[in-house]
Amino acid sequence: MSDVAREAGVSPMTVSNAFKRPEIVLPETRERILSAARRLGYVPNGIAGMLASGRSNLVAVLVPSIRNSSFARTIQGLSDALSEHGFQLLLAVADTADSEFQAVESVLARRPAGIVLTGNEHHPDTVRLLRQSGVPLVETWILSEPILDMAVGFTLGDAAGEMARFLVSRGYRHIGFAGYLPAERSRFLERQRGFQSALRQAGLRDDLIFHADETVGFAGGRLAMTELRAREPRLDALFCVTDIFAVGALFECQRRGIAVPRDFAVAGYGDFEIAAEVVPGLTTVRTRGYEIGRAAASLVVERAAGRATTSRVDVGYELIIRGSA
Amino acid sequence: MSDVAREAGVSPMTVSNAFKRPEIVLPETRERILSAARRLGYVPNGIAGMLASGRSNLVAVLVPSIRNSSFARTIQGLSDALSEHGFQLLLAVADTADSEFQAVESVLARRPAGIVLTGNEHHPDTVRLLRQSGVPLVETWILSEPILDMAVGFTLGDAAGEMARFLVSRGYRHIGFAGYLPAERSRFLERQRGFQSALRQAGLRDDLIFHADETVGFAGGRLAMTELRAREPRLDALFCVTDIFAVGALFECQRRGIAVPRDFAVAGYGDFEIAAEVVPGLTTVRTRGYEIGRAAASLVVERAAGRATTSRVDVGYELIIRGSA
DNA sequence: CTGAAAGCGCTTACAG
DNA sequence: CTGAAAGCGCTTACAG
Repeated sequence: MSDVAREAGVSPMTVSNAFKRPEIVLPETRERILSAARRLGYVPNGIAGMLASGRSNLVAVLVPSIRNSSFARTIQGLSDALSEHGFQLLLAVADTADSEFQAVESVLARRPAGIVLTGNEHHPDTVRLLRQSGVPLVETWILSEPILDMAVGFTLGDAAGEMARFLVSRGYRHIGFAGYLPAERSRFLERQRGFQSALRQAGLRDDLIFHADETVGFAGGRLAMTELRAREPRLDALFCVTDIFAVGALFECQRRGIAVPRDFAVAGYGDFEIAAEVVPGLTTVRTRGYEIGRAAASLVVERAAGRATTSRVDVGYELIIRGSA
Repeated sequence: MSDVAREAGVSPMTVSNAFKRPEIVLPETRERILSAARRLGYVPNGIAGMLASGRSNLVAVLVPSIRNSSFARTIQGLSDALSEHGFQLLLAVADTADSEFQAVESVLARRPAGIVLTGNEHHPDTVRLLRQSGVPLVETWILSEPILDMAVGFTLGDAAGEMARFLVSRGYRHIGFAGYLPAERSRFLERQRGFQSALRQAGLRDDLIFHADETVGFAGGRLAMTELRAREPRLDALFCVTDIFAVGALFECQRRGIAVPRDFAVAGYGDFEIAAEVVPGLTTVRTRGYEIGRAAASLVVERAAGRATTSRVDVGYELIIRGSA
């Protein structure tokens, strides 16, 4: 910067002003500075700027996985919204309590303007670290307490309950559920509870539950069908916690020659791109991962700008009825 | 840090040493410092550290899209390898020349230890900026010149040619190609050229080419089938530049009642998870996106450590033969 | 509208 | 093994 100042014949702080507050610098001075900067190939050192100003234009996002379409959408939404506001995105993939703690620790060293987390279950040590940092926090994909600071999501259980009622309305009576492990995680459990209570209200069996590890993909649907049909031969529908399981279940029906939706219904969660393309089309809960990302970005940006904001955003969901149920 | 120093009764620089070079500090002094730090909830300010040391543990990655499984794998590989070395990942999604330039500019302000790019085609302005920054650069998913600095990938054309020869060997004679737009982009063109030259060598028609926008998903396969079958009713195979198109083509066959692989073959590129699950299983080129990410991370980390490294890494590919061809 | 001075929180030689 | 001093490249009040 001092090189630019010398080249333009002004002081360093006028150079700084020409970049940060152009309106307070005479147009001709500004022009001289900008052209000097261009000539020298000057790229401002943001590190120094942040240290001096105490402001940061970095937002960190912690996701359990990036391969999951839902989180990929959230990241895309964050990335789009943040770049519109001149913020950058620090990505940390952390799938265990330990790695989450480590990620938070190293992220905090960068003094980000905000941290976007997935879910509301974090190790007490992580929570302590997060809290005392004073950094704005957004938890995503969940809207139930405890919420650390701000949250963007929707009511997971409502969506699952609505889908269960829909399946019942279509005449299915032995409905299974394929969920994720660890089943106690609230992000997963809420869906299961919503499903079960809807079935109970309909006077139906609510214990046809199967759990697969989050690392399992399409195979989850196949495994669920095998196990649940063994437990209940009359099984006539399967609601999956993710479209991936659901599509896997559809493939399995195809292999076994089970007619969908006549003899068996499959419903998913997510409305990933494949849901509209698979044959038959997948009935599913459309979630708004992209909007979650954008909303989370907004909350952080608003907070960084010192503006008061809401701290809860419900992006909603939608039942999408296709051919599979 | 000065608080910690006071609390532990030492100077700030001993605190710094206790963290960065623990071996030169007396064990008992170190212990006193660490416990003081813990007591005060001290989190080192990495920003200040970077400014003072001129070293950065940040690596930026620029991808055209995060929804694409290939890039998601690369990012996962980068993330895993970088966190093992204490580096962090700055993610920028840029799908146009303009946004790439902007992303590079803002990334450079952070003085990263390296920048990982996708492909080898960048706007001249971007190249200039990149070059004069002196930051280590890794281009991924490509191994052909011009390469700015380092590259990790495999020979795209070889893989496509090999698949074309395989289809020919199975007896298919009117083989179409479904590629991405803009077709001139070398990352796309190399595959097409490899495919075409293999067909020509087999004495077959090489002009059954269809292009779809990169934003098109499964629909790409459907569109390719419709258009190419209109142009050549005897079309009996389709090689797709991505498994997504290929699976879309399989779904389309299912809808139209075309028997795969008896009457029609479909081959993909990527070996995404769905390739093994769809019915019939998809014959495809397995690429190593995760390894590309890990290798790119290694190159940057080695360079940051001042160690000499190779500047080209070929991670290879593999033909995976399943039921679709 | 422009500038001299202090300071952000570390690290880096260099002494002791 | 420990510390006083200078400096990384900016920004922030505060003068002029």
